[in-house]
Amino acid sequence: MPAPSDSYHHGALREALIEATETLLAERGAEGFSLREVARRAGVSPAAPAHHFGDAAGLLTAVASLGFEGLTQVLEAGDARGGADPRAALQQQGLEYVRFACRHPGRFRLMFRPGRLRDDPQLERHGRDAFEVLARGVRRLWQVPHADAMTARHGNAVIALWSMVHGYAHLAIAGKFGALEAAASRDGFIQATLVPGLEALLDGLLAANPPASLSPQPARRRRGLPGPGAPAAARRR
Amino acid sequence: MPAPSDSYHHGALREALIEATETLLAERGAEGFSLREVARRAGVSPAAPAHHFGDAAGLLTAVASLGFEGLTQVLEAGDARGGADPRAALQQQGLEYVRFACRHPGRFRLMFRPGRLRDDPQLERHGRDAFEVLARGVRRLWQVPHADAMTARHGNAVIALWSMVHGYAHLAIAGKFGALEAAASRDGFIQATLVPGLEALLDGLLAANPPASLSPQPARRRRGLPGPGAPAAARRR
DNA sequence: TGTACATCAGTGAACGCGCGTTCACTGATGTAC
DNA sequence: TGTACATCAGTGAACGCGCGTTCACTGATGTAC
Repeated sequence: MPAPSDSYHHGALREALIEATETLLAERGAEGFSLREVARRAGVSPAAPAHHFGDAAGLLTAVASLGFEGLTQVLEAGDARGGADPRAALQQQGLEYVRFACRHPGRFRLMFRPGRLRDDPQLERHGRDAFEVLARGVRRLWQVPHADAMTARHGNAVIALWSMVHGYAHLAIAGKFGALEAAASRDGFIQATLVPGLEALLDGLLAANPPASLSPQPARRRRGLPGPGAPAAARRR
Repeated sequence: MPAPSDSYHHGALREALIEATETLLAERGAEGFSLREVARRAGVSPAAPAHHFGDAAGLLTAVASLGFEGLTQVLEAGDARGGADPRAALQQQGLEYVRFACRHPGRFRLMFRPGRLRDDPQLERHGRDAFEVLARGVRRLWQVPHADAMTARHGNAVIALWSMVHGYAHLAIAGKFGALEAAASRDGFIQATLVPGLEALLDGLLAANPPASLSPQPARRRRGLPGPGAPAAARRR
């Protein structure tokens, strides 16, 4: 890789512009983004970005796309950390989702506001990839073999989990959790307030729709009484 | 009230500006808002808004504040529709929250993005008012007499419910639920996909933390077996 | 009922600004022979 | 190894634009007497 020198050619301008955009988004959000400011920060003329990204929407789209790639990575890392337990894996995914948003609020908002983005197949693909990590986690929990075998209930479970972490993330970066800013450990606060909700949601979802292996007494369930293996209490620590 | 005539004085410019802002937000979002465009739409000179709102942030703050008032109203209406059943009341609140966001996406996003808003006591008060409707609903479910008597668990329940509807709302207006746009009845889609999640969450929250009246057998619960009155199954229809 | 006057509400021209994008250009790099 | 040349990457001046805000102003309204 050519060293970014003080020569006429920057050498790694594309990366530098993306990085400058990230910082600018972090500082001022998507509202405060401007192509000229990014060029300024990269120490380059205002016309330079056009060379690599066409226009402002192109640069933002690239950043959003990379954002989804990064999100996919941390979700997968969280999933892996959950190990063999699909519940734990989903919880870790949820935590990572929220941490990602808190670490990169501007980028996170950008990724989910199509206004300033271009229609781009790569962006869509990376968005779907991130979503698929969650969907796979849900499938694992209910032992659904492939995406085609998902029922509306599974779909609703995905929506519910996604909504919860997405909403938590948005509220957190909007400053709606006053105690978050004041907390000694922000990550501690997140865990203490997000995990109980995820636990409860997973409890409820599993109770309403027990996976085959967890419901050896369908007759009792039909009468409305959870069996001894009912997840609500059994899994609570 | 003076009739909005074609005379020199508009008569109801304040209201007209707010209305124009609402439409503009609906059309272009907070990104596309501009004071001049609002003035143009209200058929008034660009300097006129300053007279009523000081500056752009003042106008947006007023709109956001009214937005929270409106949100409070629909939440209360939903709560009332739930009648004596605190679960139903919370569900209806959740539905109203999401409907509000879908009806006024620009306004909704504005309300939760402090970037363009002014620090304003009235805005904060109206925001807290809306939040309090939800908190009251949760207190009713657990029969908590006043706000001071809420435990961390109650607080986490509020966070979980709020996160779920807030996240659902954001994802819906970001176009992330592809099937929403295509649905014959958008409200039908919302109900079919949001309510199961809310049900499951409430089930799980109640199972983890049963209200006094619903848990006559604490001994069994301590062994990890929900009693016959366990909410997860008992309340499912 | 009429008049003087203070107050209010909106005008419209002007300001300076930062923006995205364009354009002809030029300096550096790499490749063919 | 050297030279010619095509290609690439960035320049910097310029464009036109819409913006928020200011200012001295003026038309309408309402109140005191």
